[in-house]
Amino acid sequence: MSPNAFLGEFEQMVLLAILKQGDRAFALEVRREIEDSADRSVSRGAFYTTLDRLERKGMVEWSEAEPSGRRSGPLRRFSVTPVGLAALRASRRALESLWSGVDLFAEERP
Amino acid sequence: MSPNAFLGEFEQMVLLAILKQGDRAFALEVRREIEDSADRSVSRGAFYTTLDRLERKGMVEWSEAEPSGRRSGPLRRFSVTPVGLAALRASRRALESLWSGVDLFAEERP
DNA sequence: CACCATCGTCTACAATGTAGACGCTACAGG
DNA sequence: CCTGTAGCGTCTACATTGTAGACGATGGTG
Repeated sequence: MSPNAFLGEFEQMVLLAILKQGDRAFALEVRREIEDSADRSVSRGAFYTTLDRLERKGMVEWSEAEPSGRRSGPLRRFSVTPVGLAALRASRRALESLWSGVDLFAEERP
Repeated sequence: MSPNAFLGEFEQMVLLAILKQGDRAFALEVRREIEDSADRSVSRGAFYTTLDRLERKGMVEWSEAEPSGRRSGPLRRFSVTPVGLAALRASRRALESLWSGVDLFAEERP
């Protein structure tokens, strides 16, 4: 709604993972990136649902890529839009501002 | 459910804000910290609901503090538990790993 | 041709985010 | 004393986001 609507954590991860893949990423690559970084599994449902919602908000877009000899049907390549980039920056700024001054590892004494 | 359940973004902010306030924080201070850092308003409802859920997950705890001459009734002081600290660290690690290598400001050309 | 694998869609439900109405206690003014 | 005002926390209700798994389509393989 508002221009600075916040991103959910998983939305952030998806956006970031696309960016890391070079901004013309294949689904499998993106999914893998998230799983590696966050060390957890990402179901297809969770992944595509989030992508759809991000698209409806104008933060990602995609294009079909002909499989050209590959297996299966339509392959997509995903990109983050300027709107998505802006949202990412806003989220990061907010969290970083809170993180600054907090030394999480200093508290590590049970 | 799983030991490394992820925190929502707002939950993260609340936890971090308590920590920043010195781990024995008053509600008003915490709320203010978030509003300042994230540059948005935080309603009482949103705030306390999140605190309750965090408590149910064992990530924050609180104690009453006598107002001793102050106004109003029971005042609470909030602290983040070791469980909360661990969750914070996990979230941070995941996001940071995704952020690394992505230069958000380099993409800033419309 | 039957069968398997991969990619994306859809449905459904759980968890989180958020607002605002309520109720209580204390203090200020009349 | 009674009433108004204000701060703190509770509760209800609903919107948004997170997540899984069933389903369907397409192309390759034996």
